[in-house]
Amino acid sequence: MNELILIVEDEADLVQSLEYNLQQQGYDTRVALDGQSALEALDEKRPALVVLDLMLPDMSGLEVCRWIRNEETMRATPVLILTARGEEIDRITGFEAGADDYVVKPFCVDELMLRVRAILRRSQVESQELHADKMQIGDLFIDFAAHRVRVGEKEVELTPLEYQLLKVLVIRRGRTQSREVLLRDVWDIEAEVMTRTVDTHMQRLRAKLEQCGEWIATVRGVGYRFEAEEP
Amino acid sequence: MNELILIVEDEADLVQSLEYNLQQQGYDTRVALDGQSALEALDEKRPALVVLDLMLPDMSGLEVCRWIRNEETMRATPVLILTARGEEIDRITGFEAGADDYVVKPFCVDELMLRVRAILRRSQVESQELHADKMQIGDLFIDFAAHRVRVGEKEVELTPLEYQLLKVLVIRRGRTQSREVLLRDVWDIEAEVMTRTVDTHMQRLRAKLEQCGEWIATVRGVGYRFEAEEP
DNA sequence: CTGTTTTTGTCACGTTGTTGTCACAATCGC
DNA sequence: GCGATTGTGACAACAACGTGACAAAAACAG
Repeated sequence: MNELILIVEDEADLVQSLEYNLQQQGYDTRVALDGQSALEALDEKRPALVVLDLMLPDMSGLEVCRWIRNEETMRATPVLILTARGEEIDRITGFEAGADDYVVKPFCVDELMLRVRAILRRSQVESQELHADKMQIGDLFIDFAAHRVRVGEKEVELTPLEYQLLKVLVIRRGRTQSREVLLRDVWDIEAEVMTRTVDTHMQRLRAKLEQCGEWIATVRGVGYRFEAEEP
Repeated sequence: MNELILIVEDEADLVQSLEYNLQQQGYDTRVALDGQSALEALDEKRPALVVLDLMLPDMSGLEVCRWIRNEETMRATPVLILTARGEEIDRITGFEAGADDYVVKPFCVDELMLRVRAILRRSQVESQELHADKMQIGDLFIDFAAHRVRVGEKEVELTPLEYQLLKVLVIRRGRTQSREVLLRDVWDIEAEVMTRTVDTHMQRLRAKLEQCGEWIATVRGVGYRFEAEEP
């Protein structure tokens, strides 16, 4: 009952090498040679991670990635993209696909293994914190189970959106979240449009959190970050 | 599923020798006898490295090199130039062509093999560091995930541009970056114009990095370099 | 079903931070 | 020393962000 990794790749040699190494590391593997069978495999059993080649015989890996991101039950499944170098990295990790990481081909297998482990560790931490029913950061208390937030002794009334925004920031604290990522994961829209929506809500959230608002740092030109340590 | 190397060269003997040795080293090879077929080969499959003779029957190797550098998807592909002696080394490694390295003909094949390996290793290290979420060089700490920079215990506030500039320099540390390259990769402008922009921002970056500013070396007449070892 | 309240997206404006350019000083290589 | 190149500080144009206001949309209550 190990973690299952779905490999979507059509080069037989590479598939073999990946399967061998991943199984060596104690993961279960499943292979799909094209986009269509990838979707079928995903429908069948939800993997802990998808390793996805962008170049597939029948459809673009980007489409597969988008499909995963649009499927409610798959949304949280991390995706590691294999790509030839130069293939517009921004679009891969940014709004367009929403991959969690990528490796440039040709790559050494050890590097990929490191990346796989890093992603799974991260996603485990995130899902763990999601399932934790309580959390404290400084004066900020979040009760996920009860859907309640407290600053010091004072209960804070957050709107659903504000709560969601705080949750994403807090669970990923210490890592800067771009506006694109926030729009995707909180608002559920794929937009490159320049909108002040994120900023406005960030401002409201900051105001409601009072002294804890200072934990939210602005990263100019990029987005926002919930500090990992006392500001 | 080895790394593919494209050889662009018209001398049959040399081609044969190169192919043999490169395959011996475990690389896949593909040959183009002139510039036109080189471009076609590039369009077809992106190689991990291009070995390019400057003297071609139909067009100059420099043109091929420039084409690669102008193509969005090829930009990062390293190019190793073969040249008869004296052929304006500056223009080859400098802005005009943007080659990564060059070998003067006649050369010993072993040396070329060394260069090839060195270039490929470098480009792999680069792509690896591109995703690292943290990095330390002397007193300089860069947290890519958090988008933060620290010198010693002190947090340094960098503007988006300064951050980008530092990132490019650090990831390519040990190698001089010409102003043209920096303008292209940081500013995203193709300019042969003489501007003091790079210098000014380099100065600001140096000032903000305090003692770590000394890691940034000026290369007169060319550009700047982030030292690979303690200055 | 209707009126009320809450939530949310958008806008405009002011403020602050950022960046390109320039003039001039300092420095380097010869 | 001389010319070319780079460092440095000042500054104005510009872009990004914070903030408050407002109206549309959604949720809610009666």
